[in-house]
Amino acid sequence: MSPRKSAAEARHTRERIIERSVAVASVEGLEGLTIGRLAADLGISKSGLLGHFGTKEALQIAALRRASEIFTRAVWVPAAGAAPGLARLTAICEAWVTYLDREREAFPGGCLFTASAVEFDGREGPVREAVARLYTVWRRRLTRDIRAAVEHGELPAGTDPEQLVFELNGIYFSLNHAVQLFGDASAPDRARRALRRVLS
Amino acid sequence: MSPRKSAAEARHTRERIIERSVAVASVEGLEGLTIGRLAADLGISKSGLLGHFGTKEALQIAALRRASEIFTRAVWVPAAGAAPGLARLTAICEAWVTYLDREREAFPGGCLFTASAVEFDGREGPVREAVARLYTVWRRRLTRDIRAAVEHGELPAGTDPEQLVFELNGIYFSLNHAVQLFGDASAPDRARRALRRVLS
DNA sequence: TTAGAGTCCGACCGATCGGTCGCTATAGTG
DNA sequence: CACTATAGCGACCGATCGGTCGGACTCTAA
Repeated sequence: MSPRKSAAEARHTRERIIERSVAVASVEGLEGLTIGRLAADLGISKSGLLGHFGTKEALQIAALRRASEIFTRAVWVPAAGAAPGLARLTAICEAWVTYLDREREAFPGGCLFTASAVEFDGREGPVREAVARLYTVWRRRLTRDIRAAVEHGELPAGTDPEQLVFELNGIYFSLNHAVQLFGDASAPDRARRALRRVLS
Repeated sequence: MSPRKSAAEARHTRERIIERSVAVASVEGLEGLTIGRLAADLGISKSGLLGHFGTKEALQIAALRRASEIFTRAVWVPAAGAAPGLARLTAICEAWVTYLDREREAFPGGCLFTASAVEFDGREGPVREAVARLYTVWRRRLTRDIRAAVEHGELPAGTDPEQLVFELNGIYFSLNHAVQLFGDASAPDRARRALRRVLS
């Protein structure tokens, strides 16, 4: 029936699976992914799908890693060229605010990080650890620029980087919440206002 | 085998089911509730359990309502006696910070509201609507005291209540995140520091 | 040209899912 | 005391879950 595929086509199949997994997981959660439905959506067999990953858990982690790449490409990369310190920090934050809108196609159900963090923060296992690792990397990136901004005198000398990261994260959780649960169109501006206060 | 129960005992059974559902859902999510496992945990039959609610969805909503009662009793009630305005607002916020610790028995997996909001913000249906309604009520309560505080001159005249609610919510999302995913013991103090800045 | 690796399918597995049904035994009501 | 309402059970339902297995096929490297 369906023709067998070359290695290049196989890679393409894998991409399709991950892409769809990210989209589904952003709505239903990583635990809400099911091999059967996913295979049916993509018009392939369950075993063909699972052959690419071996395990549902491996698929979840692959989806998580992909979400991380999307996030990085949308929020971190565009700002990476700016000068370390407050300039780059504000560039990151602005990209972060528009990120949800820009990646609506990849994340129809909202940011997969936020969702996964809440979904797995009460469990154990490799997925939870993967989520925690990704957040740690992200916090480190923010911390670095905050520290640079303090050294350059762009932020008050007494600034506690960890505290600032705590507050920044909160603003984005709240943004995600307002957008996803209430469709609040004024939320991005609220987030910007909150950012201005925190970064001054 | 097991004796049939009187109406009073039936009510007690219902309580046990809901109590356990809240605890499980705080870890596994409302969608992670399963009738079979729940029944086995409680030593009753699936049909006996489902007879109290009729539907898994009804059970989810019952658990959500119970979580709301717990939240209200822990955060709202203790502060209800304080003077409307900043006094009550700060009393609420302090209770809110200690709420997670105090209700660790009921919510072993963290605040069920935060979890449910993220879990259902990409879906449709009665559960999502119930979650949204609960958040709307909560925001209204906060907004009322913020407005009173502004009228009493306890907060700057230009304060936008909705903006302040946005930022308060963010602080608590971040608190929940830091506690649940990283077990960060300094998170409550970070939250208090952030609150002090926002409410001054 | 041929052997091996890799892709994918279809059939199948035991377990579990949410939910239904008929029934028994009791509690509460008149 | 008789009647009804109901709490709870056990058996069962079709659907779906994650996952396995053997084979058909194709591509690639030797």
